[in-house]
Amino acid sequence: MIRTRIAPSPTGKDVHIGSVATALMNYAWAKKNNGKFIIRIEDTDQSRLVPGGEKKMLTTLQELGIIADESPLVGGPFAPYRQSERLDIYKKYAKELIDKGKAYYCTCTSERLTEMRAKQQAEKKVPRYDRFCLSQQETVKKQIEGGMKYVVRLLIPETEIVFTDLIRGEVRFQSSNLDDQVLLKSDGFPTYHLGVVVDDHLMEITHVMRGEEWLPSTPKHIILYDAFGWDKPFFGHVSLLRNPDKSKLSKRKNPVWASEYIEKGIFPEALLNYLALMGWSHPEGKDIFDLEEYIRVFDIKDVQTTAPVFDTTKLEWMNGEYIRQMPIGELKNKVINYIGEGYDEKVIEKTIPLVRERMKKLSDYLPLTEFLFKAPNVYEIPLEKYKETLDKVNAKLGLLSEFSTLKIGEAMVDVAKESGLKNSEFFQMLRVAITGKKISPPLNESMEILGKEECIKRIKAV
RNA sequence: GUCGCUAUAGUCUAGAGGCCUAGGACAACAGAUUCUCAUUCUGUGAACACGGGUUCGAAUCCCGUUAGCGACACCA
Repeated sequence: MIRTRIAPSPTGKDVHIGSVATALMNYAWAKKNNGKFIIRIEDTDQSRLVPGGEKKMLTTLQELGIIADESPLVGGPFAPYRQSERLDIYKKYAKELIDKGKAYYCTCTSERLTEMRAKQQAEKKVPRYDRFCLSQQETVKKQIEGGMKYVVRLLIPETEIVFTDLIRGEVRFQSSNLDDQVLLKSDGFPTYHLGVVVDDHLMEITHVMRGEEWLPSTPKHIILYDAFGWDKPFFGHVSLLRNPDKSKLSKRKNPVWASEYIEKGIFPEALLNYLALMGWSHPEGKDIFDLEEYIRVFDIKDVQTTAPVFDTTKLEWMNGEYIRQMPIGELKNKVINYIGEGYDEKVIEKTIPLVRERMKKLSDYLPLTEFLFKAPNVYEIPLEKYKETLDKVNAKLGLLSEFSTLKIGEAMVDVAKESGLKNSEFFQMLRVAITGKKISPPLNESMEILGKEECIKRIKAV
């Protein structure tokens, strides 16, 4: 059975948009193959933990519709799914490696390591652990028995590592470029490298699809799998999302937390749809499609290797498409949900058809319709010189027995004619009198929604 | 610096040797519709990083250069 996973670290306040992209791909690949999608929390760096980050990231993923079959939230056959709760497991496997001669203890202080690296750098060498402790393991073991802090290091063998990346094809590394990686830290926590390999193996992960930043550590992982004598999963490395200036997507230049997009009124479906198109394209060239369709047509082999720029303009366009395709009732509910209490639901219902082709995201609703809930107190153009015409407007409005879009329209065209103003000037003036703004949803419809009395009142107030 | 990944318009991409005088989408611009804006429709400009090979033929294969990105921690 195919089992995929994402293994995020709760070191931010929410799930990173790039993690959502890889999560989506992993999720789709599992679902497509009737497999399982797992979320495992890699919280092994105690110093970088952000309080509440894990919970937020888990709930956001759920809101987006990426539902894990196994996770810290729902549990599963390989629980626990949080690395901080699996410490004994890593210790056991680290010990196994030592016994096999594939790893060794190291008691070097950080001072010595820093000094060593500085020296190596001064000599223009690649900084790498000098295996000082390897040469005297017996002494080191005695130090440890005496209570000295220690780490466990992987003994990198002299070899060439070749593997076939699902997305990039064959990749080669010389192990001589690799450092004797720390596997178990002195605080008893594993490093990422030990943690992923042990857990991916134990949790029977078949496809490891993760960000490109992990490509250079994959050889270390392969060495670890071989040291344990375990079967390796397939590896696939997806390109990192970029800022418009091509640098790695960062919160300084873009919102990076998934919930920030939801808070702006981007739909989860639209966000996923857009993310799916980063580094992949629909076989029929479609731009708009839902999760179900994505799962159906997605294939790892179609994933592209170039790193895409995350373009919020196109995301917003896409969200606008979702808004325009959505049934009125559904959009109404989403708007109500988004803007919260304090607005007349009947008015909202009437405005939806007026504004939905003007909205790109839910946060556009209120600025567009504010005037329906509150009379304007500033006018974008001065209206003094139109007082007389406006009186005529009011007189005419007062005569209308049926206050409908159609009747209002007819009446206003009449007044425009009588006033001698050009239609464009007349309607702009009237628009500003009613809404305060030069740009607004259709005027006659808006006036109908406001009602006769309110319109007359607003015109008088000018 | 070392190792690795990548390279089609401003952006996302199609393209797996002849179907490419390079296709689609967003954005831009122009026009039509319209009392504004938006929607919708029509149209325009815009790209194979560079240099060498291989081949009858290269955006597509190979090599090099350049550029961008990533990794070189007791962070993930």
